[in-house]
Amino acid sequence: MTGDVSTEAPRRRRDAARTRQLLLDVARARFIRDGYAATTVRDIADDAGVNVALINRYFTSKEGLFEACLGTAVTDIRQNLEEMSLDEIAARIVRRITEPADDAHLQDSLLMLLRTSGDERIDTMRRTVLEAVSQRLAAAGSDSPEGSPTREAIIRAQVVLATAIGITLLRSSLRLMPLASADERELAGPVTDMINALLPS
Amino acid sequence: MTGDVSTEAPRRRRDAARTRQLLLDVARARFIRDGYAATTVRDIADDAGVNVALINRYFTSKEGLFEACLGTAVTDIRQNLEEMSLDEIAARIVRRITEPADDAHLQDSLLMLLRTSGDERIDTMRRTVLEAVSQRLAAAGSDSPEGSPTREAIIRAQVVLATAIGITLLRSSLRLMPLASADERELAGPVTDMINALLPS
DNA sequence: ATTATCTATAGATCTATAGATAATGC
DNA sequence: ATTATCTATAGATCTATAGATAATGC
Repeated sequence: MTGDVSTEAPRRRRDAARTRQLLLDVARARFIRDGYAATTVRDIADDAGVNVALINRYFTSKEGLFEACLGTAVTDIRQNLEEMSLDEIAARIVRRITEPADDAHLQDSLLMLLRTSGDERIDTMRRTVLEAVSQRLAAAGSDSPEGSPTREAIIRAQVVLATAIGITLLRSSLRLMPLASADERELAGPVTDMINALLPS
Repeated sequence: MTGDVSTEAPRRRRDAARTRQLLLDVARARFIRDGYAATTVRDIADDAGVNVALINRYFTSKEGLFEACLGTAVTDIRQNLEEMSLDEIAARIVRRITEPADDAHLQDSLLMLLRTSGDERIDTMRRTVLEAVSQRLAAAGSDSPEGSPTREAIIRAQVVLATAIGITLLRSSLRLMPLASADERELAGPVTDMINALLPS
């Protein structure tokens, strides 16, 4: 009966930064799963095990919290994009799409990007990121190394992006079988076939 | 100054069936655009130009209305599927995906299928339809005419479905350029390439 | 007379905030 | 003393329903 045997909450030390981050994490998960309108700030606070008022303290409003979540998603996607060696984009996409749901950070970011709070500015933000991603994708598949890709190349890249988003959606959100249960080995074939058909490397 | 010059609402004759259908139509549009939680019954009633109470009268509850909308979406998709001559599935998909946003009934139905009200039963409903669609799609691409398709064939069919959903999402909901502005002629190439790569016909 | 439509309102949330409490660091 | 966290509550919706009104069909 000494010390930490209890299954109760760890009762952490007071730490504003930590609590802020915790709110971000659980909010992100809620927004992804239930959408903006359907999740209440109380849901989020309860998930984090703190009082609702802290959301307004740290993020001003529910929408401020949403923007913060979207911000980390955008950063995530941008980073993944920068890290990509252009040659192995296809392989990366497969790996990212199929990586186990646990640490599926990029999937989450993609799904987060599909969520809307009804705010105009956020729509623009979302579009900007997706356009940047497809530009980059198109440039990777293009023959002209630095010249801006053709309209057709960008459209093809966006079809690839659409597939990535569609697969992620059907797997994680809708859990459509057998797609949702397919592992990396099973998905590699179809997805590389698709990418090869669309992006002339 | 005679007769119908006014720009006011036409002030239709009382007609329960017509009003019911009108509510279904505007609700469907709202649910697709804003999602279930974000649209209020008052929004819908205002769109239809009738009183809120009629929603409960004709559909019992907001969720009843949502289910009715989803029902028509499912019927739509099923019908489109039955009508399909197996040979021209690819061509049909292209045509359906790219058809102008105005009478884009199938697109709407696909998007409607992605919406959730948080109800468990509806999730099942959704999954059932999507599984039926991909079964059919897989059977169409399969060599064995009537034998049940292999797991791999179904996964490939679901990747095709994912692309259709992803493209529809990026075009109509997010309006991602230039994909959103691409016409049938521009999309035919990429999409048929993709389908040919995935469904061995 | 029937019934499509509307009025009025109850009851349940939900977000946001002002101010109280209590844990931390000096 | 500072500030992370909570209490209490205002004010704004939102869904649902009971019952009133008024347009239609016989």
